[in-house]
Amino acid sequence: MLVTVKGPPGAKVMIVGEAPGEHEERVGEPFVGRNGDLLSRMLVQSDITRQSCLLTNVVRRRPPGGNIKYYFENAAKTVPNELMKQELGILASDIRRLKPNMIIALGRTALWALTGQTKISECRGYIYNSTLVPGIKVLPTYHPGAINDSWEMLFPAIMDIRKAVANSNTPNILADTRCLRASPSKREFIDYLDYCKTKPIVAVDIETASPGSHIDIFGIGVSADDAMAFTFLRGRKPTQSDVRAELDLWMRIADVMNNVTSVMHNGMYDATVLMHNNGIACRGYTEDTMVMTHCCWPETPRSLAFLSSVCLNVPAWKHLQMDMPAWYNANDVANTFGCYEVMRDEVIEGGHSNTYREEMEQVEITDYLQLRGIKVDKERQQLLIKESKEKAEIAYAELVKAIGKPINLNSPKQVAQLLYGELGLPPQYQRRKSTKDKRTVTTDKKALARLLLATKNPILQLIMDFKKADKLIQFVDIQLSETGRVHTSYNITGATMSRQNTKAVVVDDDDNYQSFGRWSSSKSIILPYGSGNLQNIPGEARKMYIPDGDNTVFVQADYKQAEAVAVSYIINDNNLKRMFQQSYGKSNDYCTELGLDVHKMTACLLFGIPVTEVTKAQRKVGKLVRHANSYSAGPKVIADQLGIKLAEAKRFQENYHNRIPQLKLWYKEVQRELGEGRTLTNLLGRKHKFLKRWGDELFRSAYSFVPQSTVGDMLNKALVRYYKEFNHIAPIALQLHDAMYVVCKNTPEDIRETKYNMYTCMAIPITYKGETFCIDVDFKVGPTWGEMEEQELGD
DNA sequence: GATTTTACGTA
DNA sequence: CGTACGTAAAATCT
Repeated sequence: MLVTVKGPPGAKVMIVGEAPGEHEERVGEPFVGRNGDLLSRMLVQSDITRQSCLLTNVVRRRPPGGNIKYYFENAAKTVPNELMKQELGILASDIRRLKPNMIIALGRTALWALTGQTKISECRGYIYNSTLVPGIKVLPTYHPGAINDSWEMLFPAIMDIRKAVANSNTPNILADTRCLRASPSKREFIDYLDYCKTKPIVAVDIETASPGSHIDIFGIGVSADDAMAFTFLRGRKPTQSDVRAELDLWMRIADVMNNVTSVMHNGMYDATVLMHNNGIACRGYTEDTMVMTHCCWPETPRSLAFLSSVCLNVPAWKHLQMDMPAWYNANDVANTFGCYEVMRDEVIEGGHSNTYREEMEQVEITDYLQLRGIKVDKERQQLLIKESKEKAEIAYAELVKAIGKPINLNSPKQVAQLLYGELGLPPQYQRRKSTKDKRTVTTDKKALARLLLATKNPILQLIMDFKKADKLIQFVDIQLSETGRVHTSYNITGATMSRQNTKAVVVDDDDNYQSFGRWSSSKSIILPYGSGNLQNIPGEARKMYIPDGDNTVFVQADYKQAEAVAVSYIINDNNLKRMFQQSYGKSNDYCTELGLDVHKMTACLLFGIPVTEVTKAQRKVGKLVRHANSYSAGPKVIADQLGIKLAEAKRFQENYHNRIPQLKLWYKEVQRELGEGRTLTNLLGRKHKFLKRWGDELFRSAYSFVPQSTVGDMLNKALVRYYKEFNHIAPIALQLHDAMYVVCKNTPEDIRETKYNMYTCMAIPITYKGETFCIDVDFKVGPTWGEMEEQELGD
């Protein structure tokens, strides 16, 4: 059955999907069924009713199997076949006849049909002139079908529909009346910099060329529609032939960056480059639109293109990056300013001011840590490389001897063929999201361990040995800087480059990221030495990292049982609270003697015995059950890890909940809070709006949010305090989520003083429901990062 | 050549 | 139904 356009003639908004589904075809109406229901809900949230819109699809008939490829000549779906051409003609005549003011294109096919564009994630949220019927506005967004699969697309899609509705009242495609200058003369640029000095705040953005992160374009603007981009390098060639003239420009830029408040989008990168390459300190840089977005909407993408699509009504510009870089940069600047004006209010109204200020205070530390880097002991490095290569080679040689042929053990395909094909071992499968998904085999570590346990086949041990050594090589066989250091970029908001093959990476241009409120660590673009992420170095590889300077040591301070303490107060577990109070500030020996240990306490509850009688094995059970529970893992995890029956694991878990009924009450409370505004607040006032689909996955991440982010925020707060007060005495070297490392002179006096300084900064009292508590701090000291020993505060 | 999948290290 | 992150190599798609 043909499904044709439906809706009132004279409607301002037309909504175009891809093709009718099974249900639509049966009923003969577009957008009925699951996707139609979602569309209706989205429209309601955008203050427009479904009845007031024209609804249709690009094609009127459902393709076989629902696969739109049927209508195309090529797999890339860019060349239409005769059938599609016919359908496009009918769609065009429908549009001309009904004259909608605005077309919402849902999904890739509608986008392509109406504008010729193909990348929905890049085009969505921006208004295009239709190529199918020129003069008609098109605003693309995600198809409800895609949103039903990937729920994170819902928020932008609703924002897009709102924008489309708002723009359906304007007569034509709006002219761009902004004043953006991409090729000013030197004189004009100098005048503009002077003009900037009279303004309370300016927006700034730089473009850089890799390698070396040399600044080729500097852009600055005074409002959302007034910006200028000055080109310093065209390709590799300087635009200023006179070196002194160029230096004069940089001095003037430095003057502005020092004395005028500035806003940037991910200025952590820009500020670090300006400091590293040009010696310019950005003292005025106190506002950042990416940090604002992180505080307000921690689960949305944070690229400027996304933010602008949601906050502003400007034309798309990201596609101009290659061909018109200066024009692109001027747009970046103006749109950063525009987003700043919107987000400034959003920060205040959403109650994020405090969180935002605290995150901005961390900016200077991340700049500092990136440029400082960590020293590597080259001899130790060579030794580790040699050892791990030998281990890998030995394991590989024995394996080849055993199976009689070479194999690439890094190829999951070849390993699977070996294990499940030639050796005929029982296939191990990946866990599926739903039982409807197809089963795929896996050869990962867990699978190998399970197979080894079951079959005792020595080949499995060899594969595991090889993989372990081979993985370690990745961490130790790394390139060092000329001064023998590695560098990392700490990301407060978690901005990162996720595309490994992209050469010219733009660091503030990444989507697809969800932040959990902790810093992340990734490869520094400015100083690309080391394995990149410094937060996942294995213990063995840590042995080559050393403190710089003669006769120095690392001092580590980390929060002790931090999340367990937080949870005990949140759920009001009096037993545990009392235990933490008794052990606070006491030595580890003292705590062990009196059984002041959270896992022993858990074992007490599970086995119903006094704390002094808990055996090591029982403590292990206690630890695991608590652990599994705090991450809402199931009994299967416990059963697997302890090697016990599923029923027994279930009993443990039930027992646990019976003994601590507060936990389930708290779960209920969390769910209630989520239901009210989808927002939770941690113990330091950070709010997190959860956008996931309603269900267990959402609940699980919500349960862990409060304790996890509280501890992360505390550590970062302590880091800021320490940096301000004590960094000149013993400088910070590393941040590891709930631990900080500093470099200290190796004398008992210096170490003791440093420990006290760290403790002073980390002892942050938390008040929750009228009770105040602190989280205790543990210390370790050592000559390398991998060889550190526990010390007491007073030692 | 670009994108997706698989695997694995830390907290 | 453990989760969060970043990186590398292989597999797959165009």
